[in-house]
Amino acid sequence: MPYPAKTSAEEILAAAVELLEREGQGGLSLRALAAELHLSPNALYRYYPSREALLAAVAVQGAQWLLTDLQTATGALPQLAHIYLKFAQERPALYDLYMTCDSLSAAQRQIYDEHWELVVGALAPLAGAHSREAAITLWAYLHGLVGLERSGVYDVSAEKPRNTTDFGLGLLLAGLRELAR
Amino acid sequence: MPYPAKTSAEEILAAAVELLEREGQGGLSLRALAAELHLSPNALYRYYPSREALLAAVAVQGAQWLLTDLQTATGALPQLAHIYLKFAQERPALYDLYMTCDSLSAAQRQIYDEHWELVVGALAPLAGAHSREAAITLWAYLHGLVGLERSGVYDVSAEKPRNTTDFGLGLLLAGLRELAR
DNA sequence: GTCTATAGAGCGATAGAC
DNA sequence: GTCTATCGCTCTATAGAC
Repeated sequence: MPYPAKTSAEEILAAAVELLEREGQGGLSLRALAAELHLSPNALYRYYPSREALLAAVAVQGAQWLLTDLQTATGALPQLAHIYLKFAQERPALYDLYMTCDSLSAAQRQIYDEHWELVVGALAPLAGAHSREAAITLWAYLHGLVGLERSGVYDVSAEKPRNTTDFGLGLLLAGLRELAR
Repeated sequence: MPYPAKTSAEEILAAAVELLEREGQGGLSLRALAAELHLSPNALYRYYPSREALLAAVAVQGAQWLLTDLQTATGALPQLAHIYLKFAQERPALYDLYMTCDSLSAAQRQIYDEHWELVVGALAPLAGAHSREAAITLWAYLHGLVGLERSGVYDVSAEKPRNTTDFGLGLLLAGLRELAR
């Protein structure tokens, strides 16, 4: 019965994403993934040479989705910010993997750069020559909000989360306006 | 030979901190820690009922050190920020554990609160009624910088890291000034 | 291309002797 | 209070049959 392929790289990747999001960072083991697909653990090695390679593929998939989401923004900064936060909130494990995966190939890093350029581009009209620094500030603020929320410091589902988020965004925008004067 | 104690809760805690910082989050296993102290693995159970309890103790130790560091600040915001970033940079695993440990007892949460009050207090003169939101913004910005730096997005050891860090801080302060007007 | 079987290593935690 | 021994579980990765 062996000849016909029972799976594919794409199917494995999709199942890996699903498992990662359901079980969290540590739950994505090759054994669990194989069980999910009704395969023996080592069948996966035909498609991905190692667990690390699979993780990298998952991270890139996540980064692509986030990039796609961000590209739907009209360019208004608050909208960009909310799309970013929404992604991190709804797909925490995928977001984490994207932000912490350090075994990406050079080709895979490209999405990272596109992401970066999008943020810098959105800030260019507001920050001019300082758009690089402003982009780091904005990105750090958003990334930090995600982390704080997970630590329980900042409860997004409490009182007026959006207002609190927007407050910080307002501070940054006000700061940029003053800088431009 | 057994009667005299060969170790103590304090010694174990100190060794755990040392091991955590040297080997990183995953390197702090009870076995490795026991080997470090020339003890059998299960000797540790006399002092800490579980690995989780030990981790919580380490997290609290880290939080206390950070709080002590922050309390040396005169109140100037940039100084507070740099002390915070310095701690996160020099003791990354300890900082991580503090920010992500979720098995703290109620008593242990107190340090968390003190930390929070210190940040809010430092911002009160600048943000007035909005010091809560401003504190979240500042904390998120700083926490995010730490994360971005680790992702390799923002290389602190490159060109003018301090300037970049201070740029964002400047934006926040400028925003607060405008808010006060 | 998938399988069974296994190597080789890690871990937290427990039982019971001394 | 510490020890040896061990349970029971996790994992990645490889070897070789079919």
